[in-house]
Amino acid sequence: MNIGDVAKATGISAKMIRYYEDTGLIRAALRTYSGYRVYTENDIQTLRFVRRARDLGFTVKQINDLLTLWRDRGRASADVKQIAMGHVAELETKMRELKEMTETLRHLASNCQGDNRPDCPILMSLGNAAPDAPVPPLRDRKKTRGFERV
Amino acid sequence: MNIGDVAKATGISAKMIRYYEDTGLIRAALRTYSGYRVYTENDIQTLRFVRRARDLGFTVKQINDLLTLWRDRGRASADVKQIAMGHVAELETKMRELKEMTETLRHLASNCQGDNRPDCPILMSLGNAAPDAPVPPLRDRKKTRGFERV
DNA sequence: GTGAACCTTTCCATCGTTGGAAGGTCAAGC
DNA sequence: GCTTGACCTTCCAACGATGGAAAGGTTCAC
Repeated sequence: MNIGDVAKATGISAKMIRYYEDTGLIRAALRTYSGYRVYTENDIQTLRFVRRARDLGFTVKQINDLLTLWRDRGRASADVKQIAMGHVAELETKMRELKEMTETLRHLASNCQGDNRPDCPILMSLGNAAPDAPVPPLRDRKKTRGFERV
Repeated sequence: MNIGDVAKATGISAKMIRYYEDTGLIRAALRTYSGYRVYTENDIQTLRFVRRARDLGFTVKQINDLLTLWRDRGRASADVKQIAMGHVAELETKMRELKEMTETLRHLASNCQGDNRPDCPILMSLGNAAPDAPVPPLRDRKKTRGFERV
């Protein structure tokens, strides 16, 4: 099978398959004399594994570790579980962050009229002062050293 | 104020301040004759705005739009609200995806013994077959054109 | 006048992915 | 045999946001 067929079969683009090979995530495919990559069913299994792990949000590094365990018949399932649960913890941290953001934004937006008028609590919250507020007189600013251009 | 002071005052690294200037998110700062960037209180207000928007997960593009509205006294709050709610929708999509991932993983992990034995539903789910499964005989595979190296 | 602490620009790297350019290969139709 | 189009190859660049290092200039306090 050529790389294009494999891409269709696995849902990973040919670009990415080459990239995964470059970065060592998957083994280099055999080549025809003319240089085309040739894939076996076994390679496709591996790529499907990669695809599913990717869909679960694992990083390439984690996928690498999982692949190693997958190939290791003497593995301990505890090792697999540890990677998975570590990843779950990461995902949940990310989720908490997103949740906080959405809650804040929803709260601000709920107080925004959303009409033709400029008043908006969202902008009020983002900036304390008007953006074009007059610059304070020079004596109130820390003196700059040297002269200003422009 | 020099860039370092501004970095401290706004919580944005000097690196990022220069980057925002390069990419046009913020206006180019004035310079002293020796080339140092000089910031006014007004600039700092803008950067604080950027910082808060960034903390809420807005992309630089969205922050750009928000800044434009912020500076526009004739804005309609509806435009601001639309950006915010669009962003909320994106965040919630992301959250749903993460939630699905964690649920899948938690489910798989809950069925994993996490002991010394190799059997693991997580790996089972990722790969349908054993990675080193024997390659099917040649006649079952699509014939490759040309000869194989290696 | 010297040293520390700043500042400047430029380049490189990250992560996962996509795109393009320039060129070689293959199969099919004529 | 020749052309065409679909495939393949490598290399190079970009995204977004950030960090880092190198190599050099500036400012300030002692």
